[in-house]
Amino acid sequence: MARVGLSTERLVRAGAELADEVGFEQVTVSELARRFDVKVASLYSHVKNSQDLKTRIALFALQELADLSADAVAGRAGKDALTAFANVYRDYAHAHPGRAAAARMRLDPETAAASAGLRLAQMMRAILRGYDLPEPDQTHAVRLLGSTFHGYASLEGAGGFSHSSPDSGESWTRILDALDTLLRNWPAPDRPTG
Amino acid sequence: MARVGLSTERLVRAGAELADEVGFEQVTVSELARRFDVKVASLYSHVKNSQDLKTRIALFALQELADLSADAVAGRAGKDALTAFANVYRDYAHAHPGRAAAARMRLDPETAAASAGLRLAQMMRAILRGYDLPEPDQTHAVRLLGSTFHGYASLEGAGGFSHSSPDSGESWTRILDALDTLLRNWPAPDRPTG
DNA sequence: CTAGTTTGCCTAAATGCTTTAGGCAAATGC
DNA sequence: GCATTTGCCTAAAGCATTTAGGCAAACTAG
Repeated sequence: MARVGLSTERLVRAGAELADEVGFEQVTVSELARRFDVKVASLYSHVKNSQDLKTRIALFALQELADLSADAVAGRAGKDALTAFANVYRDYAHAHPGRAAAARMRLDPETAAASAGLRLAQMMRAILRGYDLPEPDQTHAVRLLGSTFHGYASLEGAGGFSHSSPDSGESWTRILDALDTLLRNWPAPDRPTG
Repeated sequence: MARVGLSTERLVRAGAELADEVGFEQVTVSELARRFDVKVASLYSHVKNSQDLKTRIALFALQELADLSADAVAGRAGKDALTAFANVYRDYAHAHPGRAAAARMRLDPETAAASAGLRLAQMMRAILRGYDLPEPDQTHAVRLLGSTFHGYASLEGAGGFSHSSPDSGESWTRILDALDTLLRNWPAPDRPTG
């Protein structure tokens, strides 16, 4: 029978597109097989199982994100860098909602450690160097930014901000302003307002 | 045959516990039936389908969260209220990871509008009144806080902060400090650093 | 260019979750 | 007590996952 030319690479790319169309949760080995007009079992030579497929899509998305971010941040510093980095994240989530959801998928620690997620974290730290935060505050700030970007993309993707004003894009801009302000005025450990 | 005494209520509660044990994604009508030692089809008199079950668990979790939050915030204002509110959210996510994941589930707009999620949003606005932000900044701030809490709980639940120092709890405290500071110094729309 | 080997996609089959249709027995109400 | 409602059942179909084993197409020599 005619060979279609499957490969792990092609499956992952097609899986990423499928995720963008139908949602990451709905990505299924069966649907992917259908799109290649191939029997389901044939995919199992290229991916271990459904979980493996999804993990690979996640890693693929993280790599795309890291590449785009590296480009965007290059030659920028301070708020400029922060904004560029954050916008890559949000723009990617708009253009590729399924991949963005994949990038937020839970990975087991070793997989995560070997992923491009690490590069993203390092870029965030590089950006924060422009704000001159001592450790451990830098780590706290990394976690704040990660949580906020992650959460915003997630809520926006779920339609949380869609039917209300002001426009979500405006909130995004103002939130980035606010985070920049915050980083430039990072407070010392709590002392009740005196 | 002996009747077990199923009801939508009991199914939802058991579903919530199941979610905490095995993860919200892994909640399945079949597993729930097994736990009640009942045939799968029997559950379909009480919930419409699998999606319906999950939605009900989400609504249940949102209600628990809103009730706990209302208690925690009562009689507090300013940073005190903010901290109490945020801690309810995080503590709940620790005690009930599956329900917390359920609470983050995407709901269709009408369902969401009828959910206790609305009460949570209103509480957040009430807390923000203590910071005296004019609209639309209050809305931006609501979105920032929502994103950050949501994102932090999500990342922490996924183990994102578990094998690194400083302790996640410390970051949480410092992030709340930071957000309080930010709300008290909310920046006007961008004017490049002069 | 043919023979051997690898590899890609296939059929077949088991398992498990979802969902609907229709039945019988237990609980409820008069 | 009897009728009705209701709760849980059996049965069955549909679809996703996954493994085992087979055949033919595509590489690799000699």
